[in-house]
Amino acid sequence: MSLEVSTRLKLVREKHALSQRELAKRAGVTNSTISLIEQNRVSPSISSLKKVLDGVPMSLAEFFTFDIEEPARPSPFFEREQMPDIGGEGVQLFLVGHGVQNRHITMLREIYEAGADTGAEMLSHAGQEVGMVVRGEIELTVAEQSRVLKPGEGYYFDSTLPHRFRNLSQQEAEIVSASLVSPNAAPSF
Amino acid sequence: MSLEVSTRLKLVREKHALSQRELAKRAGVTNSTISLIEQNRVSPSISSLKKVLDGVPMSLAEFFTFDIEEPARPSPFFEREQMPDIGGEGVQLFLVGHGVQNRHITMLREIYEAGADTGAEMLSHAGQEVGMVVRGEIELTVAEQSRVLKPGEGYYFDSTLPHRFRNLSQQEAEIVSASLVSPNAAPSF
DNA sequence: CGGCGGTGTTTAATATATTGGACATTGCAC
DNA sequence: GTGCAATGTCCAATATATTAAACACCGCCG
Repeated sequence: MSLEVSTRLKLVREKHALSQRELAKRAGVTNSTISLIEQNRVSPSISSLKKVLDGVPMSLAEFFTFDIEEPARPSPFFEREQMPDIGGEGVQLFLVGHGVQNRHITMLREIYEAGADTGAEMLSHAGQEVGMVVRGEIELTVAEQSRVLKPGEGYYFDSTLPHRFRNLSQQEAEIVSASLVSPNAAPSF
Repeated sequence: MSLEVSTRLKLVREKHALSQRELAKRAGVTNSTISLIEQNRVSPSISSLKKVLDGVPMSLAEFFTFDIEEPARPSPFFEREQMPDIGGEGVQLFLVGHGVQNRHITMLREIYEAGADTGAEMLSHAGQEVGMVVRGEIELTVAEQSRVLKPGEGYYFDSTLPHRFRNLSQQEAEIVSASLVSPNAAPSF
């Protein structure tokens, strides 16, 4: 074990932007438990550690296996000029995330009212997520990275990373986005 | 987790041919602890599970990661005709384990008196092990597989599997064998 | 047959993890 | 500033894991 359980848990929890109490609630344990574990003052039982990780969610195998140093995750942001136009018929489309490894996602379209967002809670689900701002401005937060995207700018990230969209402006904002329903499906191109 | 902690521990322990008490002694815990864990009547603490696995030895990551069904481990035994003669100068050598994946070991020579063996305890160490019987007969046990090898027959297995050599006959036996000092070294051929 | 050394299991006592609730601190709204 | 809702920490009570020692069983040898 190259890393303490305490350190690992804290890393996992913080990467998913959860407080001790929040994670505790999801996991069905008390915040004390998580606090003590992260201070390395107890050695949790497998059952309770499993409960905690279920709240993330993450398997025990992942927990003990995951690498300490994040592999310098490539920026999820793409500049305008990086987006080749592959437009379709009725709707104009852009291929975003050009060059991303193992990509197999295509886009949809969304419109945000002024001030709207995807909820206080960070989203996190299977698959990958891609998109681009068409009109207005959208603040996108992915894990610890955050940026206000203007028209023509886009994003590409793994949907399991906690993320949130917020329209902080006074104007309506429009983005094209997509998440893959079956992450295991073969790329269609 | 595709498998219970209890089941995994029992599999690991039995694969290494250890009794509950034997493993307990190596791990510095009591046999009761291991018994209760294997009956799934307790959920061990990380610390104690780690202690137990240190007695194998095996890391927590391995423990939670290792695959349930053994991948039909190829037979460690090789018939005489499978051994091409690549003889050297003073000593005659044979290349054993021809066709084994990721092999990078060469041989040494050993002689066993009548009734001699490598000790009551099963051996287990890093690297790979290869050999062939030159004269006499040698009983080789590798994990749960056991066979008496006669002159011209050989073996090839991972040294981390528990193993033992025994000369059950009344005659001296001679084998050529080798274990790799640095398992990570590049193959020299 | 009886005894010996091995196996895995069980139980009461002890050590440890976990809880429930309090605490101190911080940041934000009013 | 006060109030409020977060945050992480700490502590006594409780639940659970771990121990130490016994138990029953088995195969073997005298």
